[in-house]
Amino acid sequence: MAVAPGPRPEAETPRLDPGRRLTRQRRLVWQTIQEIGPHCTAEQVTASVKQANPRVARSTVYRILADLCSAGDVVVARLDAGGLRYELAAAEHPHAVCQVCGKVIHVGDELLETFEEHLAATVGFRTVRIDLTVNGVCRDCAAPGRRATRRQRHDHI
Amino acid sequence: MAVAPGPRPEAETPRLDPGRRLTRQRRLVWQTIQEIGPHCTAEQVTASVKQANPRVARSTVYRILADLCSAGDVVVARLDAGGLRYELAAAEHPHAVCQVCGKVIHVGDELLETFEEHLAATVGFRTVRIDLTVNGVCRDCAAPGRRATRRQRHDHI
DNA sequence: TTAGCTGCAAAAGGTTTGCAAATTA
DNA sequence: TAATTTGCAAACCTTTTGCAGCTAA
Repeated sequence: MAVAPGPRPEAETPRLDPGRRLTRQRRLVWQTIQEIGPHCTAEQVTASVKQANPRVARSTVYRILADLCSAGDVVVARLDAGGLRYELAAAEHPHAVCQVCGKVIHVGDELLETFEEHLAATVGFRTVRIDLTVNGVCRDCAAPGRRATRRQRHDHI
Repeated sequence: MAVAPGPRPEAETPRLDPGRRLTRQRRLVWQTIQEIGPHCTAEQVTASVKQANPRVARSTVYRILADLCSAGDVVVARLDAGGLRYELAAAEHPHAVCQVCGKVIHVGDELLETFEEHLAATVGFRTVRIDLTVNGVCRDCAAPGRRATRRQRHDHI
């Protein structure tokens, strides 16, 4: 398995693995991910792409997302039990997910480097990417008098 | 949504939410999770349970796992694109997943508290549980001359 | 006795795949 | 032109649900 190179700044066109072609659909998916922003689902991407061109198939979007990931331009996160979340590798960051309303908050990643160093030193593990999700309750939902507005499918987490 | 109480040391029988019954199946699933050890899939649990009693249904195992989670005895992790992983809350810890061979390594959680404090102070987020997965390459697979032996379904992660 | 649990079978939801036709380099 | 990509539809896999019969308290 090829371990993808590190993130790079946002670009006009996606990076391509050798022999790969830059098609209309690929360009469209790439733009869409930049527009929607971080932690979007495949479903969201597909919907936006179909607005621009209804003939693009869902499976095509999935295939392109997989390619973008393997090229290292996009990364996947598993925030909740719904679909996988995609984001530009350049925009990657830890997430905090509210268990009550489902809101996703971005959090800093200052502490992660320490973790990597620790792992390399103790078990010789080479870190490629750290996936950190904080589950809890956001300020709004913790406020007195507030009620839940959305429950997640796997609310037993 | 009920936010479950914190973990407790390994016990003979699972904790039950009020009004819940301790059935043969529940006891069996509970024992099985302790035997298999951390980050087991629902499928693994079901297979082991069926060895002891082939009549136990898959759906029953899922329902019991959900109950154990809601009681706070078991927690879920999303390590890879296969099924969810379950483990005793008492055994919870961050994971490092090797992208080449799929092996899971346990890592310490010394750094996580700092993260919680930071989040509470900056955005008022109350942390219930931190889900930390490190993706990378383990010492064995990084060794020169080694080849991949297993690819994950979503190997583009 | 009776609310809660189980087994079965079928549905749901997200993702992947096979294949012929279209398209890019 | 030749190899890659696409669109479509169907398959897949994990998890959930409906319901009638069973069972722990």
